[in-house]
Formats: sequence, C-alpha cells, structure tokens
Amino acid sequence: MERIDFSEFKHKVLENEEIREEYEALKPVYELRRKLIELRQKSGLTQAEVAEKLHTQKSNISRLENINTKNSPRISTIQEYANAMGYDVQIEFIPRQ
Amino acid sequence: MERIDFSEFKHKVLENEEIREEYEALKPVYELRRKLIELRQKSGLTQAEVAEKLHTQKSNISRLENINTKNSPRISTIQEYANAMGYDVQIEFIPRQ
DNA sequence: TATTAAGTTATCATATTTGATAACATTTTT
DNA sequence: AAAAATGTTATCAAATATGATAACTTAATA
Repeated sequence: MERIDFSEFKHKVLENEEIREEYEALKPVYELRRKLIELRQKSGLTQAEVAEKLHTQKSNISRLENINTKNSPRISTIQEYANAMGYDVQIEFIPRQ
Repeated sequence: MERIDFSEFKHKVLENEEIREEYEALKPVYELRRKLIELRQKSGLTQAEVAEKLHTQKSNISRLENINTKNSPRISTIQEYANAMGYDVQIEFIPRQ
C-alpha cells in the first residue's frame, strides 16, 4: 500500500516539476537565454573563443548563457557579449496583453 | 602654410573621429535612456509614482533613467520598470555594419 | 513671486554581478 | 574506448548596482 501511494506521490511531484519547468521556460529570461546561445552558435564560436575576445573566462560565458530567474546580468554584459559576435543590442518595450 | 593647414585638418579629423567613436559607443545607452523616459511619460506617470509601484524611491527611478556610460543596470531592473507601466522587455540582436 | 511638484545628485549600507580559478560533466573526435 | 574539446558548476574576492535618505535644482502653478 505504502509503496503504491508513494510512487503515485512521486509521480505527481515529478509531473508538477515538469509543468513548472515548462512554465519557467516561457519566461522572458529564457527567451533571452535562447537568443544568446543561438547568437554564438550561429557565429560558430565556442564559449572559450568568445571568452578570449572579451578577455574573460569561458566559465563566465557559460554563466551568462545560463541565466535563470535567480540572476540577471547587466545590460553592458549582454552588449559586450553581442559585440564580440558583431552584433548590437536593441531593447524593445512591448505592451502586455 | 600647407603643413599648418594639413596638421590642423588632421587634428580636427582625429578629434572628430574620436568624438564619433565616443558617440557611437554611447549611442545604444542613450537610445535606451530615451526609450525609458518616453515609456514613462507616455503612460503619464511621474518618477515618484513609478517608484511607489516598484516599492522604491523616486531618486532611484531618476538614476535609472539617467543611465550613462559609467553605469549599466541589470536587465531585471529594466524589466521591473517596464512592467510597472504595463510593458514587457524584448531584447534584439542586430548585426553591426 | 511664492509655493508646490517633479526631477536630480550625493552618499552609504546592502545586495548582486563579474573575474578568476579549479574541479567536474558532457560531447565530439580519434 | 580513450583522449580531447567543450560546456557546467562552485567558490571567493573585487567591482558595481540597488535601496534608502537627504539636500538640492528645475519646472509648474496658484
């Protein structure tokens, strides 16, 4: 009995986690995350190569690309990252619906 | 005469180049600055009102709106500011020319 | 012109990001 | 499968942003 109950519980918890993660993935932070990574990959550079251009470490680039809800980089950091790949940053304000 | 003229010319050109480069570097910052202020003014709010919505002080809103090269806010700060006026933030990457 | 509202600037404590290093994990290549 | 390349995570010091307060300047209005 207990085993079944627990497995059901576990199942539901995992399900909820998945849903939560999906929900999280919709947040604007993750949109930026995807864009950052896409930018670098399209330019055919590794994190280490971008790091070198910016005179920093690959671990820092990884951290930047893995933004989440808990941390938020400076705009200047995003700009430098973009510049390293020949891009400029433009910030738009979109009315919420 | 020519030497003098040329050296003056050269001097001015270099000066202009420097100024232009500075301007170019500053451009995105001031563009954002304009957008931030425009956003608030169009929504008809004072700095104090925005501050209240964000549970902070008007002086901090002023500081945010007066970004310059020396300081760069977090993305999350921009987002909160935009949200207070019913907007979302979208970040675009534009190829430089 | 005097008063009030709105915006700016400076300061300091606190919070967060960033740089650097190292160890680890994952993916790709040989 | 082993080696090499690439990416991730944790940590700590240093740099920078943010919150709060106060004094000031500028603009609006009675």
